Amino acid sequence: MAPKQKLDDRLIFQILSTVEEIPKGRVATYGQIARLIGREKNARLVGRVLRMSGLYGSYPCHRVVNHAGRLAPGWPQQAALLRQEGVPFKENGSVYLNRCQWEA
DNA sequence: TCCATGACATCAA
DNA sequence: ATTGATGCCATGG
Repeated sequence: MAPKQKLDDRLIFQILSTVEEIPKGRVATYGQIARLIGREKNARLVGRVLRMSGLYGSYPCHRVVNHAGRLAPGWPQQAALLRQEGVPFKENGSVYLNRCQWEA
């Protein structure tokens, strides 16, 4: 039947499934996830989906940061969650991607 | 329909 | 390393 998919439902499923596989103590970037689901250019959509991820269930969305290791704005709790998992932080509040980035 | 915004990424200077 | 410009896609006014 028609490939007239809703775009999101499938995207959401793929994104959340991927995020769910990020091991504890590691982090992934939006671009990395976008690439894993075959949409390298759609990194922003990953963020849009993660923002509502709470409405779909409990996912480790705190393990997703941007390519600079910077955390989500308006969500100071994220840092605490990551520290709790042993993720190394810089003084400026970013994480050391080179030390804790998830290798798919 | 057009324009502005956004939990982003990549490149040039 | 930092800043500014550009690309991408979906959403909201």
